[in-house]
Amino acid sequence: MPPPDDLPRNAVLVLDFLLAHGRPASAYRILDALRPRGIAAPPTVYRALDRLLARGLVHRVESLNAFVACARPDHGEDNGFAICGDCGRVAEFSGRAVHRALGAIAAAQGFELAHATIELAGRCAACRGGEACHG
Amino acid sequence: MPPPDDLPRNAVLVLDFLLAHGRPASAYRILDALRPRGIAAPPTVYRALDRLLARGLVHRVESLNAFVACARPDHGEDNGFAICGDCGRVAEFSGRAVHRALGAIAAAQGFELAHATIELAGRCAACRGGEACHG
DNA sequence: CGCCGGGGTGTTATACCATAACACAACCTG
DNA sequence: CAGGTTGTGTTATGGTATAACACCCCGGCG
Repeated sequence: MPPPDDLPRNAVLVLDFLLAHGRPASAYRILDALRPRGIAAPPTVYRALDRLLARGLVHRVESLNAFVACARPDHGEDNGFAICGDCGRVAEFSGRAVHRALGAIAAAQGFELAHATIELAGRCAACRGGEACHG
Repeated sequence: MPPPDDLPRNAVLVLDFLLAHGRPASAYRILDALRPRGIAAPPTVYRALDRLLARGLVHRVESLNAFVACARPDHGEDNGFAICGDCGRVAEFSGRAVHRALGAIAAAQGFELAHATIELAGRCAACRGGEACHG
């Protein structure tokens, strides 16, 4: 397991941006945001993202082709995301019950499970309740 | 609910290809395969896929950016996929237990669940057991 | 018939997502 | 210093998806 904190400069820039952003961003969105900070081309962003993904500090949201800072202190793997179609925010959950069920399904088929992607689309509580949410 | 069978020509071509293919294919892979049958440009393929997705005859595999013919006679929604990294085949499962768990998680957060994406990566039983599988 | 409308299609162009390949600098180590 | 490793910059390219517009066919209807 890698040490928690000796990230290269670019990885820090990307992570800080994603944390401040508070929701998923595409690699090119990140690139645009960090151009003023000296990042000029896609590979730079993808390399930083690769590091962060490897440490579990960032997750990829497959259904958006986007990336989001990990929101869970324990940095568990195979977490799930509830993605609000209104405000674009995602809530990350660990869903052990889900993984138990998935493990059973996989085992029943003789499938060797390496990684699970779980993404829920819908509307978050804030967007269901009021209006002020697109901030 | 739309009637089961009055698909336009191109949708039939795409669906037949996916059924024969037996595993996920990207839109451009489909395009290449159907060029001899008169399909020449991406929008034609995507339009056909849109129809098929709307009827549940085809599913999108988010983690592969690819499409696969529905393998379940009941055409249930929110099915899950077990994707073999070796042979590229996917097994589709309904996973009601998983959906019950997901529904509970969503409800606990006040999240209005519209659609669930569940994709498992790993190795299928055939690829774990023997060698002959990449056919 | 002439007109219109809608669905399906074809075509071009473009936007967005991701990586290959190569060059360079900084650093550590023997 | 030579050689390796790591991070970086840069150019070019490949893969995924859609916008915008033109066309045809066919059916309804005055």
